[in-house]
Parts: sequence; C-alpha cells; structure tokens
Amino acid sequence: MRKKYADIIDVAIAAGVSAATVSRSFNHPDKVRADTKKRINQAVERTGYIRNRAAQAIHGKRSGMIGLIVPTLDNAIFANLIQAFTSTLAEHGFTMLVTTHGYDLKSEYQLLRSLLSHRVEGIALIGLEHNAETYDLLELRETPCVAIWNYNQLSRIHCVGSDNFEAGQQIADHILSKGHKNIGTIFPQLAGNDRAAARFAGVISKIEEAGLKIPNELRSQSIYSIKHARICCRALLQRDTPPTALICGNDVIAQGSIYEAQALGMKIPQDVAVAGIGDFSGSGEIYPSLTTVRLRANKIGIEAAQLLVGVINGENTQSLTRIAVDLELQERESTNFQINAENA
Amino acid sequence: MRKKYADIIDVAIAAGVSAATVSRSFNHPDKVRADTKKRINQAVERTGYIRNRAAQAIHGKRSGMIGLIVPTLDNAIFANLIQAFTSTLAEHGFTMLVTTHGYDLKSEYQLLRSLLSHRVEGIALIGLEHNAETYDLLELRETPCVAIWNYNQLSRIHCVGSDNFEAGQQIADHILSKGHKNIGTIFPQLAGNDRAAARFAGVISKIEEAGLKIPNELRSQSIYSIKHARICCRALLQRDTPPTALICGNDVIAQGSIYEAQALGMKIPQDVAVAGIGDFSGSGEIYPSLTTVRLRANKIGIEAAQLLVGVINGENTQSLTRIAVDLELQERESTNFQINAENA
DNA sequence: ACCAGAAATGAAAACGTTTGCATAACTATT
DNA sequence: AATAGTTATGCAAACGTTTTCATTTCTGGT
Repeated sequence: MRKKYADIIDVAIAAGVSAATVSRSFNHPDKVRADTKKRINQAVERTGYIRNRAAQAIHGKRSGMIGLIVPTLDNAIFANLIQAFTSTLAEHGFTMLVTTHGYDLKSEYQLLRSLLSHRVEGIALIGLEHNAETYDLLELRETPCVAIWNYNQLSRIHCVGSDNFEAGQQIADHILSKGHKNIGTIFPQLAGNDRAAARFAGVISKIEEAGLKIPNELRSQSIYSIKHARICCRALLQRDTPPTALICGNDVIAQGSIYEAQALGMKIPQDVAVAGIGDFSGSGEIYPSLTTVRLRANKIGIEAAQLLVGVINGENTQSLTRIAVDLELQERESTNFQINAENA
Repeated sequence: MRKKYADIIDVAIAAGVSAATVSRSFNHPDKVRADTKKRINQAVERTGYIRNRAAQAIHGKRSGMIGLIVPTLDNAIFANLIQAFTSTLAEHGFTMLVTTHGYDLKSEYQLLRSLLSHRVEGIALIGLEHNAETYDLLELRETPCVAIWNYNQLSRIHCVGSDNFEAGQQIADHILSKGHKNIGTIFPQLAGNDRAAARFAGVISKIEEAGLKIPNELRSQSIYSIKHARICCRALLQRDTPPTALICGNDVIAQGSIYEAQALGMKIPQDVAVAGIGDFSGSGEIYPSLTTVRLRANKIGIEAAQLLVGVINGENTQSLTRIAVDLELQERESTNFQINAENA
C-alpha cells in the first residue's frame, strides 16, 4: 500500500475526475455538475476519505478554527459562556481551539502565539485587560478578534459583554435602597481581573455618591471558592459591629457567605443581607434565594460568536463593534428586608 | 510587499542560513550549532515569524492538537475535568480542539470526522457509550484515543475514570446502613448517558441485594438542573408515604432536593436523607453539607491527558490501558441520621 | 599539515490541498 | 447545423513546512 489513507487524488481517481474537481465539489459546490458531485460523494464513501484541513489551511485562509484564551474553564459562569460560544461557532462550521492561562496575563501572549501558529481564523479573549504585546500582536497579524464578557466603550478591539461597572452600581444601589449604611464587601483579587475591578469600582462609586464609605476592614478579599468565602465572611460577621449587608464580587462568594451566616445562626436577610453578581445557575434556587445582577452568559456567548464570524467573513468591515448586553437586577430573598431608621 | 507575513524562508535569509536549518533549529535543536541557533532566533525576532503548524502538519504527523468530544461544557464537573485535562496537555505542548454534542450521540460521529479532518494527533471522548461507527472510525484511522470519566474493564479503548456502578453501590450501601427501607431515586435520563445508567444500576443492585426494591413511582427522572430537581423532589416528598431517603444521580440534583425539602419545612437528615454522586465543588460547603461519592475529576483529567500523550508518543505500545481512579464516599450531614426499627 | 570521521548545513522533493488559466463540453440561438 | 456563449473540468503552480541525501565544514589524532 503506497500511502496510509485516501487523499483527494484517490477520490478523484475513484470518481473518474481530477483532483481539482473534487476540491471544487467541497468548496464551491455550485461550480460542479450534480451528477459529478454524486459520483464524487460515492467515491468519498468508498475510499473512506477524510479531507485534510491542514493542507487546506496551508495556502489560503480557511483553517476552520477559532482560538479562545480563557483564564480557566473551571468556573460555572465561564463554562456557561463558552458552551454558548462554541456551539454557535459550530453552527457556522468553526471548531474551537482552547487554551487557559489561570489568570496569568503574562502567559497569555505565548498562548496567543501558539494559537496563531495553528492559523486560527479568529481569536476570542476574555475581558479587556491584556498586555500591550498581546494587543500589538493581534494588530500586527490583523487577526479578527473579539473580547468577551466585558463591555467598554473605549475598548481597543471588538467587544461583547456587560458593563461590570454598572453591575456594581446596580447592586450597590439596591443595597442602599434597603437602608443599609454599614456595608461590607468580599471581592476576588482585583489585579489582573478587570471584571472584578470594574464591579468593585461601581460599588464604591455608588456608596460614595450616597455619602458613605466602606472602611478597609470591611473590604475582604476571597478567591473563587465557597469554602474560602465562608472564612472571609465569618471574619466580617464576627466583628464588634458587623456589617448589615454584604456585597459579594460574584455569586460563588455570595453563596459561601449565605452558608456561613446560616451556620453562625444569623437570619438572612434580617440579620445580614447578602448580594452577589452573576446570577449563576442555582443562585435563584438556593435557600434563601440570592439577590444578584444577572450577567447573561448565554447571550454574550452567542453574540460574541456571531460577531466574530461576521468579522471573519468580512461582513463587518469598517469600525469597532461594541455590544453591551443588558444586565438584570434579580431581587430575591437574600436582601428582602428594609432597615428602619433606628437600626441604621 | 511580496507576501504578508514572514515565512521560514524569510527567516532563513535573515539568518543567512537555509530553510532546512531553520526548520531543524525548531524540531531537532540538538542537530544545529549553538551560534547558528542564536542567529536564527534573532532572525525570528526581527522578522516577527510565527511558524505555521498547518504546514508542519501537512506532511508528517505533528499537528500539536488533541480533539475532545464532550456532551457539554456547561456542567460543573466536566468543567473541572476538562480544565485539568487541557492544562496537562498544554504542559506537553498540545492544544485542545473542543466540540460538544449536547448528549446527542448521533452527532458524535460527525464531530469525530471533523476533528480528524483537522488531523488531531489524539482524541478524547467522555464515557464509553458510543456508536459503532464512531468506534469503527477510530480503529480504522488508528487514532490514539482515550475514553475519560468511566472505568470499565471491558472497554474497547483506553479508559481513565471511575467505576460509576461502584459509585452507585457505595452510596446505596451507605443509605442502607442508615436503616432506610423506603428509598426514592432521582436520576437523569439513562439512555445515551452510560455514567448515569451505571450509577443507577449500582444503586439498584445493592437495594435488591438487601431484599428491598424501589417501586417505579419512586424512580424520578430529572434533567441536570436545580430547578427541575426541586420539582421532582417535591413530587416524591408530597406522596402519602414519602421516602425517608433520596439517592440522587448527581450532586446538582441532590442540591435541588435539599433546597426543596427545606422549603417544604422538612428537616434534613431527620425527615429525609439526601445523597448525591460527584462531590462537586460546593457540595461539602452547603448547609446541610451533602453526603456524596467523590469522583476525582481533577485526577482523572490529569491521568487521561498523560495516558493519551504517552500513547501518541508511542510509549504505550502493546495493549489497552484502563485506569480506575478511586472513589471516596464523603459522609456528611445530609444523611447523618440513623433510622430506628419503629420508623422503618 | 593531513586525513578520517563526525557534525552541520544545503538542495530539492514531498506532503495534500486550492485556484487561475486554459480547454473541453454543453446550451441555446439563429 | 453552425456559432457564440456559458458551464464544467483538467493542468499545473503554489502554499510553508520537513526530511532524505549529498555536500561542506569541523574536530582531533597522527
């Protein structure tokens, strides 16, 4: 046997046509006669041919792959987002090449190079905070690229996402409207995580607008873990004058806070109100249900994929597209208590 | 400008060597003199060269990509698994090409063809239940392949995972040891989901071994959703003689059951015990903490990646490797109550 | 200084496609 | 039935690498 698997020439011979015609039959089906196409398809069947996209990618464009760089897959809401993104891509004939950097922006540049070496047709990144060399390389290679998850009207690249600053504002507004004056926060580390940083800035802006402030002792920092969040929460709630409300950087931290408050025998929302950001699957179903700001991960994923495909196909020629996906404050049980004047 | 981006020849010219030497400098660094290598690296820097893996893949093997076919990414424990898998692959220089089929095994074959057309060097599948044509194609193309998540000593391909039948047995044993006789189950649909099917079979085997049986009315079916699980749980708990224990097919369903029981004013585990399978992140932290069987997603992901890389590199020549990753029963609060004879 | 053997490099073919151009085969018009 | 126009197909070059084989350049022993 000369070679291992059937190539386009074997198919061509089996179908009694030239390789060029076989190729056209796949890529420009309208340019080949119906009966020829049928013969070719039979030949494909007979020979067990599977086309080689590497060979296809080599000269022209079409590798059929999109690269995604994501901090981690191990995170409920990213998983949500990525599922929507990848299945939408699949509808358009693209497959997703995924890499993760674990929140280490320094390695992002290398991952980008790796994806480019695979000649992906487009790149998706999470968030808008990236190294200068990452941005520069994207520009240099003129790679279609979209930033997912954050919306920012000054973004350097296309973006599809929600305004995290606004999310912070919404949840802070809600907490303030319930009469809270003594408020604590539990957020992830802000450096290298522009989502968390923007949310926090939104919270602070509204608090200060209301003439209040959050002292440093009530600004707690937790990783993305229920267990660790519980520890942070406990520290806050066992202070001499514990906060009457906790604003958490995401729903995982908020859930941990709820469990810990319960474990301490406190009533939610009467003794302490808890709010999150994200509206993860389950947040509306736990007891008490969690007040949060919904980030529509599914919608963001779909829109981002559509935008990227559009850019690749040259439909989106001129300027930068920035899509703000709306937020929805979800008022639920965990904050459903009005503080009266005496309590304040 | 002749062409858009620097290719290997541009680098060769810039470095004053031939293309062959540049290629060797990447692929067989020991075969080229140190100072030549240095000159080449400088030339790479200067020209902004990014090598083209498509061109590399075209003739020989090395595409540097592994294909993964997964039911969905949108699932806490798969996300866990996949994160471990992809980061281990990355350590070995591979990038992961991901596709999802949403539990539709029929489309799996097409996804496999698509991955093969990208000339991935290896394939990972979830579970062992696949169409005959999927298995046949894998064999025909002699593609290194590993099934992740399930262990079965009769598997047709390499596998790394836990024995779901045993997981079902373990949790059933535990529930029986607490004296329960009136037991309900809430499982996902079993067809097309060999994990769930094996777990259920394990549960049933132990129940029957104990001389008990679970009537059809107490066998409930729920999708992977807290909300839907709550509905199923409610139906079971509102029966005239509700079960004293619920065995759930996974921790998401178990969590939903806990919330619903609480909402119905029932005490866990006194009024009803709840057990899950999986030990998702958070299951040990909720209140009451959930008794479950730990599936070590992280370990499975890492081992699977190592096995697959080994097979690709020809280290694992002879027979099929099947790795059983151990289970760990996690006894927690949600079942911590012994039924006495009168209650039974 | 010379030579044998080893190490480094280069030239060219090969990998499996796609595509521009040329040609052949149809269609429809007269 | 001839012709012009259209449509379908084939030929061959090109894409960017890797690799085999041949050649050149070292290296060290005499």
